[in-house]
Amino acid sequence: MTPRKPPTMADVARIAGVSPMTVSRAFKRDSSVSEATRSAILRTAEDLGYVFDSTASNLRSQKTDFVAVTIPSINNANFADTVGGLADGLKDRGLQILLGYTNYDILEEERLIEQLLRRRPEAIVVTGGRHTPRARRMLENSGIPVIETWDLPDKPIGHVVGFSNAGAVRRMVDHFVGQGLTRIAFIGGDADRDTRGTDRRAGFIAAMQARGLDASRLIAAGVPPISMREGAEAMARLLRDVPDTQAVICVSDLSAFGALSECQRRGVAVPADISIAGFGDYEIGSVCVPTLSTINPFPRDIGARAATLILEALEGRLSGPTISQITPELLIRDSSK
Amino acid sequence: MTPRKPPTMADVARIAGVSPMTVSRAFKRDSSVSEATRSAILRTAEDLGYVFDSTASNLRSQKTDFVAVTIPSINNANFADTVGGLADGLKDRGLQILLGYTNYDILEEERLIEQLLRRRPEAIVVTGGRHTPRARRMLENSGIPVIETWDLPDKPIGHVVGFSNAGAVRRMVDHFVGQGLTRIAFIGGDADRDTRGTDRRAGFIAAMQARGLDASRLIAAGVPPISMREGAEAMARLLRDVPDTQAVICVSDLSAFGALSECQRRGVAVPADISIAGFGDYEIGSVCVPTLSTINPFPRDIGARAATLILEALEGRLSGPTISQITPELLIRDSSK
DNA sequence: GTGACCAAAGGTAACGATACCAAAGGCCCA
DNA sequence: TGGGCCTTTGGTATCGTTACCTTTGGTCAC
Repeated sequence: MTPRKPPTMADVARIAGVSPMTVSRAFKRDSSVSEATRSAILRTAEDLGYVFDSTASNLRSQKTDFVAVTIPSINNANFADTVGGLADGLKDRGLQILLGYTNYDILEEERLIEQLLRRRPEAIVVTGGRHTPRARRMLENSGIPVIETWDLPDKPIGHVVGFSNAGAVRRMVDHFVGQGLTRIAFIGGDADRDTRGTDRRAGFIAAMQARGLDASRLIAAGVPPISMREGAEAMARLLRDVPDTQAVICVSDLSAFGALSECQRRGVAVPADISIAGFGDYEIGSVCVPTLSTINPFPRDIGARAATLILEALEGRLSGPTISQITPELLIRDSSK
Repeated sequence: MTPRKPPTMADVARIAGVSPMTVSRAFKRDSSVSEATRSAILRTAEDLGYVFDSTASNLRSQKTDFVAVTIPSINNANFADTVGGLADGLKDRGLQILLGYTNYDILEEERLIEQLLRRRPEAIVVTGGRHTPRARRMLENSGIPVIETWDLPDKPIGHVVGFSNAGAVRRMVDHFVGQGLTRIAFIGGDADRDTRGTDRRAGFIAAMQARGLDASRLIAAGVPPISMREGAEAMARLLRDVPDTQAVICVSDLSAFGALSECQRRGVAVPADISIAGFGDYEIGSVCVPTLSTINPFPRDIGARAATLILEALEGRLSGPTISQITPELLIRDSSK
C-alpha cells in the first residue's frame, strides 16, 4: 500500500485539463459550467478518488454548513424527535447538524457551546433557557442565529421555539381536579439539574396551591435523566408513604410507565385505585396497558420550526427575535379515566 | 449594533503585545509558553470575545478532531448507547463526534459517508457491514481508520466491533426448545432494509431448520424501524393466523413489548399461554410486567471498544485490522419462564 | 570568558479551496 | 462589420491558523 497523499482540486484540474476554478464550480450546484465540462470533471474526480475538502472550503468561504445543536441527553426520544425534525428541515439546504449533549449540566453546556462555536456553525440551537453567564455571553456575541427550545426563557438570547412546561402541567392538574381527584402527587428528578423538570414541578406546586390543595406530595426519584426504573421506585415509595394518593403526575412518560408497572406488580389498579399521567407523549404511553394520559409538546415540530427560523434568519427574512410558541396537547387516555 | 467582524488571533496578539504564534501556542496544551504569558493572552482573548477558529486550524494542521459516525436511526436507545460509549471514550483526547443517520437505507448511507468524509474526520465508525460498492470504495480509500459495528461482516473494510446477530437468535431458539416449546414464531420488519433484523430472522430460520422445526411462522410487521405499535399489530395477526404458537421471538425489545401489550389487551397470559422474547435489552424489558427475556449485545461496550480501537489506530499502535467480538448475553426473564 | 544548551518567543510560508475580477468567444441585431 | 451582452473559463490573492525554522537571552560548566 502506497501512502501517497490524497488528490486535491489542482490534481483533478490538471488531469481534466481545466483550471482549478472550473473544478471548484463543477462541485457547486448552480454555477456556470457547461454540462459537458462538469460531467467530465466529476468523472475524473471519481476516477482519481478525489474527495472534496470542506475544511479548505469552509475557511475561504467563511461558511461551514453546520448548524450546532445541544441537547441534554442523546438517549431521549423527545429530543431525538426534535433533532430529527431539525435535520429534515435543514438537509435540503445542505446544512448538517453538529450535535453535542450536555448531560443535563449547564457547566458541561458551557464547555460544549464553546467547542461548537469554534467550528463556526451558521446557527446554534440549544435546549432550554438557562445557561451560565459565560455561555450566554458567547451565544450573544456569536454573531449567528441562536434558538432556544423546549422552554420559554424570561430573557431570550435570540429566537425561541418552546412552551411553558409549568403551564402544561397546570392543565393536567386541572384535568384531575375536574375528575374530583384532589390528593395528587408529583414524581420527578433532582430539581437542580433538569430545568424543564424543575419547571414542571413548579407548575404542579403552583397549580395545586392556586386551588388550595396540598402540594407536598413530591417524590424525588434521583438524578436526571430519570426513567422507568426511577419511576417504579418512586411509585413504591409513594404507595408506602402516602397511600391515600388518588393521582400522580410524572415528569415524563418513562417515569410514568415505571410507576404504572409498579402498580401492576403490586396489584394496584390503574386508574381505579390511582390515576397516572406522564409527559412527552412517548410511544410507550399509547401502547402500554392501560394507555397513559400525557401531554404532547410536539417535539418534532419544535425541531421543524427551529429549522424554518434558521433558514429565514440566514436569508435575512427575519426582522427581529421571534418567539414561536408551541401549544402542547393534553391527551387523556386510560390511565386517568 | 455594530456588525464589526470578529477578532482573530492577530488581533489578540496585537493587543496582548505578542506574536500570533505565541497566541496560537497559548491555545494549545503543552506548548512552550510561559505561564504568565499564557494567562495574559487568554485573558485578552476572553476580553475581546475572541473565539478560536477551528476551520483555519483544521486546514493548516490537517487535523479536524472529528470522528464520523453513522447510525441507522437517531431515535434508538441501542445506537444512542453505542454513540454515548464512543463519545465518552473519545472526549478525553478532544475528539468530537460528527453524527449522521441513514434511516436504514444504504443509498442514504452512501450519501452520508461522502458528506462526512468531506469534513476530513480522523476516523469513521459505521453501523453494519453492508454498504453500496461506492460507499465501500470511499471507505477503503479514505486513508483513515474505518470501524464497522453491530455486525460481523464477511469482508470487513477495516476494524470490526460486533457480534453475530444470527448466532444470538439461535441461542434464544435453543432456550425455547430446551423448555419444550417447538411452535415458535418470529416477528420482524421488512427484510431488505434493516440488515441486522434480516440476520436475526435468518438466524431464526436456520436454527429452526437445524432442529427439524417449522420455520414458517414469520410475521413481517412493516418498514423498519419497527417499534411497539408494529409489534402489537404483528402479535394480533399471529394470534389470529397461527393461534397454536407457543413462543415468539421479536426483532427487538420494542416490538416485543408491543406484542406483550397486545396479549395483555386480549387476556392472553404471558408466559402461560405464549412466551415472548425480545432483542437488545432496552430498559423497558426489565421494567414491564412480566419482564422480557432478551439478548443484551452490550451497545455501550461496542462504542467504548470502537473508541479504544480508534485511539490505538491513531497512535499507530495497531498492526492490522482488528476484529473485536462481543458476546451477547442471554437474559431469561419472566416472559419466557 | 566562552561555547553548549535550553526555554521562550518571532517570522514566513503554506494548508486547499473560493471571492473577485478579467477575458475570451459566441450570438444577436442594427 | 461592430458594439452590446451573455456564457463559460481563467488568474490571483486570500481566508486564519500552524509547521518549520530562526532568534534571543539566560544559565551553566570548564
